[in-house]
Amino acid sequence: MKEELQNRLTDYLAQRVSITEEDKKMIANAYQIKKLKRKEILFHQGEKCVLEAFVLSGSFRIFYADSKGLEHVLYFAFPDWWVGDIASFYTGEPAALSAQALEESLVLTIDPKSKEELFKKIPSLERLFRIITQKHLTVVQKRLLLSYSASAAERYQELLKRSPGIEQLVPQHQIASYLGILPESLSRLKKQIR
Amino acid sequence: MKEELQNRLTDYLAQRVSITEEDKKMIANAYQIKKLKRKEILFHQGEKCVLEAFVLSGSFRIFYADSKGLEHVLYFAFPDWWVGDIASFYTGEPAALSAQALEESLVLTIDPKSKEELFKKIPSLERLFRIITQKHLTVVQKRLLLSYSASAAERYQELLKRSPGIEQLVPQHQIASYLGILPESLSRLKKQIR
DNA sequence: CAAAACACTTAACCTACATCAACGAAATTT
DNA sequence: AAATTTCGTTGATGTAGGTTAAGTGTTTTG
Repeated sequence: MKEELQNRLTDYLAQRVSITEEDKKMIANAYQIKKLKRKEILFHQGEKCVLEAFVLSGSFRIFYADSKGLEHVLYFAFPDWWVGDIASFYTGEPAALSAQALEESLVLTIDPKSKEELFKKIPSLERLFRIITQKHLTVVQKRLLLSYSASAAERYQELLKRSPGIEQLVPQHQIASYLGILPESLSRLKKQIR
Repeated sequence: MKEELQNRLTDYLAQRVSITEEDKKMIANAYQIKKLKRKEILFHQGEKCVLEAFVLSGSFRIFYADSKGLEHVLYFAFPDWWVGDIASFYTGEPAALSAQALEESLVLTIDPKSKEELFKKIPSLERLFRIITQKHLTVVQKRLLLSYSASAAERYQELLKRSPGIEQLVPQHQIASYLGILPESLSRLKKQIR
């Protein structure tokens, strides 16, 4: 059972980069299985984020609480996605973000030291994470530019196009938060589209 | 002269990661010096971006033109910064961004194949670029969240705090574009702050 | 299964920023 | 140094989305 779950990760990695059976064992040993209940917090804004998680099942919202306490969703994470606060994970500074399970979820987690060791032992892993990070960067850059150039309605349509089915997975007020608007505004906006 | 400029890059790299004299020669050979006049374009939205540039002197705006032709500044680049369209550089797809010199500028450029070769020969370089990309990602994430949670006035103050002196380097309407507002709005906003 | 918490909608009103237009001052180009 | 383009400011007016409040339906929890 436990092995089966860790195979999910090593399979994911093996599909993207060539790794030996030896590597797979090291990777499996470095990651811990963690189960979260609905609404449980994986890491908390303001505290050190000492884990990076690979989602096996379930879903998460990764969000930021502003100075007025309002929460803004940075992204949602589903199976095969990575969840973490990079800056905190690598530098030890307090996390700027929190992550919460939207439903009962299963993840594999690793701590910073173990990850450094993996990178040293398996250079192609470092390569893979460079590429993953680059992809994340281009996605966030596009969203930043869209937030400047497109209306909330356009960003909503964009989201539906890019993530069809998201409406079945995530409550509507979380989608509003992801779009950077209030639930009331999304509700109005949907009425106008109809 | 040419060597002196390439030392600027190898010094920058050597300060962040350990590289041999041998490595330095390979790196110097992989990069080309390029001089740009004021307003000259380094790469163009819609075309392949086949270069990544290290800024030696001068400054750049990296921007996106939306469907109405309005331009939005993603970031400014100054000496020791990197300029490029990552997605286009690594995948060959059309660039989502353009880069333009704001004044007479000097850069070192590399093409995708040469960079791949450098990564293969010098693994610690790949590590460095993973870390640089992570830093960029956290900066852009923060800006996306700020665009949701803070007013234009707050974002302006944030920019001044993070990049003091930017007002002397970049015309005000470019700063407005970076903040995601019109020049008229920035002008009014500054009046109110006084 | 009842009570409580949460999710979605609608409406009236408000505000930050966009839009359109005009003007003078700098900075570039010829 | 004249001509031209670019830059910053101000004013009048428009609008997307925020705010507040209320009502209903739906989940979750005890």
